[in-house]
Amino acid sequence: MVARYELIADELRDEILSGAHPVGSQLPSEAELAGRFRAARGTVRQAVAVLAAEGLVGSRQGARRIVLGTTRSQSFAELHSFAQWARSNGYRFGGEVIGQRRRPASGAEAARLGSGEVLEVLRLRSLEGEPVLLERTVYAEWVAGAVERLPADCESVTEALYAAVGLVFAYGEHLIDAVPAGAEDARLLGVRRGSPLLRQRRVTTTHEGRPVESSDDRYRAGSVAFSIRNSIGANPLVRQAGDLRFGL
Amino acid sequence: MVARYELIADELRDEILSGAHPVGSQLPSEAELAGRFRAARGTVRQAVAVLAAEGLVGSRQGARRIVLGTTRSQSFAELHSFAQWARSNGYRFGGEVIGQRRRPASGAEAARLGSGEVLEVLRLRSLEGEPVLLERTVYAEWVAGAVERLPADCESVTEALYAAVGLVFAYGEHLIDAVPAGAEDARLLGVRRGSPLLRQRRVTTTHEGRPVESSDDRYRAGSVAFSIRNSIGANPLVRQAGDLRFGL
DNA sequence: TAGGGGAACTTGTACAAACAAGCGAGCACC
DNA sequence: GGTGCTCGCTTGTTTGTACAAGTTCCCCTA
Repeated sequence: MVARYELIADELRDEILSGAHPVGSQLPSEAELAGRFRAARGTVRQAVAVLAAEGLVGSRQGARRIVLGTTRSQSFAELHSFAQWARSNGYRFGGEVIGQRRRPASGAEAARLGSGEVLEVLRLRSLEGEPVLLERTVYAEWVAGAVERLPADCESVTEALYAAVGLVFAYGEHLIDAVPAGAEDARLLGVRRGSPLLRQRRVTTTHEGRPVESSDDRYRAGSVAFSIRNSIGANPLVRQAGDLRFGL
Repeated sequence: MVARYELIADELRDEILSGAHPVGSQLPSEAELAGRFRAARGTVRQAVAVLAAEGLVGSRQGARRIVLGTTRSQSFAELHSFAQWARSNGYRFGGEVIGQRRRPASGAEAARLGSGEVLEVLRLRSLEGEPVLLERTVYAEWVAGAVERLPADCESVTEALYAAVGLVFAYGEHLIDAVPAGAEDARLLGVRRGSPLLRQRRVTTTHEGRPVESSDDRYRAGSVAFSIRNSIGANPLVRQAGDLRFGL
């Protein structure tokens, strides 16, 4: 059962992406939309709130909503899963496990994952045939077994874990910065030591807030960028000084 | 006039940050909160939606909301304005204009800013006495005059432009990646050529969707990181392949 | 012609009510 | 003892109404 406001949001989004509402133009008023879709104004408001969250439209009290852009911010899955992102954008991609081992958790890891022993996995991912991403992921003990049973060339770990044990990655915290490539980074990604890498460190949890994994992902410079669209009053991205929280 | 749901959100946020609702615990149900605050359930829902957008709590149908963390994602202003971010985090900071000049817009700039002539400004920003950020900003013609009238050591361009001409930066699109330092970057930031920099390119517009500026900001590695907390179904950050859109 | 006032329009906030859908605990049955 | 089911609780969706607050634009006046 899909919600009504989702359907309305889908239709309006299609209209924006197709150019029926060009960038900079005004959207119809809530009252007009309510009439057109035969829905209550509250339902229409929920629909346009979806579009606002995607960065497609902006609004301010008293004035009609305006179209801000046509590039849609996409799903959590695409930020979380390299495979889902690459696939939904039509890229050729691959990946393989370079190494994995169980070991005792460090103090910081134990605090982040709530787990005494962890499974550390090193994965190399490629895009359009080029190696672009090196993932150093640490899994909590309670998922380690399921991860170990995955094939080494598993395309999407996220999807495989969902299929195998019903595990859903629901929340994530991400820290993005730039670091020089170390010796191992350089060798596996095919760049010079010290060259720039885009680093994304993250901790992911289940619906219940239970930590699943902590990861240090490094992208070759020029291969991938993160994009965000924000507006006054609502945005989730923040600067942070230095290397405070993850304490690596 | 502050909205009721904002007040409720503030109170709940304080309770979370103070530890009254520890990470991983359940929030009271909407019905309980509605009773406690003598508000309708819809109003309470708006309040917790604020907290969810800040990444503090998560929710799923049928189960009580849970507390996810205590670090709050903050305002648009803090992402947009280095000064406002630094100040609200209690850092010492400074900045000065290294150079500025008017010139014809390039094709890409004309498309982004809708302006034939532009004002290019090079600013160096420091944090805790260290140079950390080099801003190369291109302003649309219609704000160029106001920007030129600002003092060279202006602390916050955003605030100064609001005070001077009532200009409000309302929407922004940001692209984040890593690049090697060029000769000028290296000299001004005090790092070696080719060392990693965290780059944030952005285009900012007014409430009406009118482009104001386009900027290429480069942070010294290790000085600043971007942080995001997201959840399934709602997040605005996206990966992008290569250097497609900004075409620099 | 320039400016002020105001009316109409539009989005934001708040309340109330009802039903749908998912979760979790406890109970009965095998 | 374990399995499955039901029931109550909780969040999600939708409608309707009313008023508040900000914007836009026209008209009237000086």
